[in-house]
Amino acid sequence: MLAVRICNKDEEQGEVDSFSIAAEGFPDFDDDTHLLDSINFDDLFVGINDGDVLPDLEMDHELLAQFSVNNSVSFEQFDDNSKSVNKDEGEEEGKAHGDQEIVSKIEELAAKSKNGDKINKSSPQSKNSQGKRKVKVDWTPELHRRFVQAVEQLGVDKAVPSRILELMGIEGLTRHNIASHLQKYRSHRKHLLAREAEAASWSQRRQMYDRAAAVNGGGKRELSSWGAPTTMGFPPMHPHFRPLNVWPKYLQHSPSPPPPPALSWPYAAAPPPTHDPSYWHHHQRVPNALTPGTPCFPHSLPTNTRFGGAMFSVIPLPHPPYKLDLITVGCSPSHPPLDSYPSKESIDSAIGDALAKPWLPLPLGLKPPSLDSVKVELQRQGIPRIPPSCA
DNA sequence: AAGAAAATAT
DNA sequence: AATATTTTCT
Repeated sequence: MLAVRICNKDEEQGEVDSFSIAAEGFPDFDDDTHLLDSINFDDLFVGINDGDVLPDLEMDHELLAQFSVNNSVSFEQFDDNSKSVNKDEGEEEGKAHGDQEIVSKIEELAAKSKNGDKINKSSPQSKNSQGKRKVKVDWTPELHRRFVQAVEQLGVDKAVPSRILELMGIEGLTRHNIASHLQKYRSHRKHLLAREAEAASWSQRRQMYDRAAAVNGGGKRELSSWGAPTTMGFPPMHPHFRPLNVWPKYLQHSPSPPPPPALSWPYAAAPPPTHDPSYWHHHQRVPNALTPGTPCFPHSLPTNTRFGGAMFSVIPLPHPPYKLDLITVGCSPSHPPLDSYPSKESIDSAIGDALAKPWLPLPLGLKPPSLDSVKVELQRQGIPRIPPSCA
C-alpha cells in the first residue's frame, strides 16, 4: 500500500510513532498492485545495499519507507494492528495542483540496526536487532509552511512544540519531530538576525564615517596603527575588516538557475528544495518592502546608482589608495535580479584584492548583478581599478 | 515538556 | 563535507 507502516511504539513516552504516510494525488490509491508497479526498487534500495544493513531488513516489518509526493505529504495515525490505509485530508490551501507527476521519489527506507559493531553500552541505539529508527519526517515546503504558520500564530516566544503540534494538527507528527524542527528553525532564524544586525551595524559605521569625511573635507586624516584612516573610533575600512562575507552559498555556484519570476516574491515560489534558504523564511513579507537587513546604505549617496534592476553603490574614500572602498549590490522586490551573477571570487578578482568588499546580504533568493554589469558601472563612474600593490 | 547537544543518516 | 533529522541528556 501506499502507506507504509512503522511498527514499533515508543515505549518510553507512549507516543504513537506508527503511522502511515499517504500521498496525495497518487493514482490507484487503493490498488496495491499498480502502486508496486510504479515503484522503482532500485531507488528504494539505494544506499542500503552496503551489506551490513541489508541482512537485517525484513521487507514487511522493518522496512520503513516514506513516500514523498511532490506537493504534499500527509500523516495518518495507525492503529497498532490495523492495516488499513488512511487517505489523507486534502491539502488545505495550496491545492488545486493537477499533479501529473506521481511519486517523485521514495526517500526513506530502512530501519537500520546500527549496533552490532559497537561495544554497546545499552544505548537505545545499540538495541535489539529491530533497531529501527523512526521514520524521518519529510519537512516538505508545505509542511513547513504549516509549521511556520503555527509558530507565527502563537508568537515566536510562545511557540513551543506542544502548542505548535496542536495548531498544526497533523497526525503522526510527534512533539519530538516538531521540537527538533523548531530547533533548527530557531537556529536559522538566529543566524539570519545576526547577519542583519551586523550588516546594519556596519551600515551605521559607514554613515558615520561618511559624515565625518564630509566634515573634514580634504583635511588631513590621522592614520591609525593600521595605516588607514579611522573615524570615530571605528576600525578603518580595510579588507581585513570585512564585517561579514555573506555571499549566500546557494548563490555561489549554479551558473544560472531558472531566474525567478521577475515580479513575484520569491518566498512564495513553489518548489523550494530543502536547500533553498527561503524555505526557512516562508512567511510572506509585505510586497515591496525591503527585506530587513538588505543593504540599505544611505540611499542618498551621490554614487549610489541603480542599474540593471539592482542597486549598486560605490563609495569612494577621500584618500587615493582607498578610492573605492565599498561596493554594495542589492536587489529589492521591485528591482528584480539579473539573469546571471558572478561568483564572489570572480568579482573579487575583477575588482582587485586591495579593495574592501564587504558584501552585504542580499534578500534571500535574489541575485546580485552580473559581473559585467558591475564592471560596466565601475567604468561608467570612472572609478579606476586599484592594483593590489597599492593596498 | 522544552532545549541544547550529540548522534546518525543522506 | 555539509545538512537534515533523530536521539539523548539536562
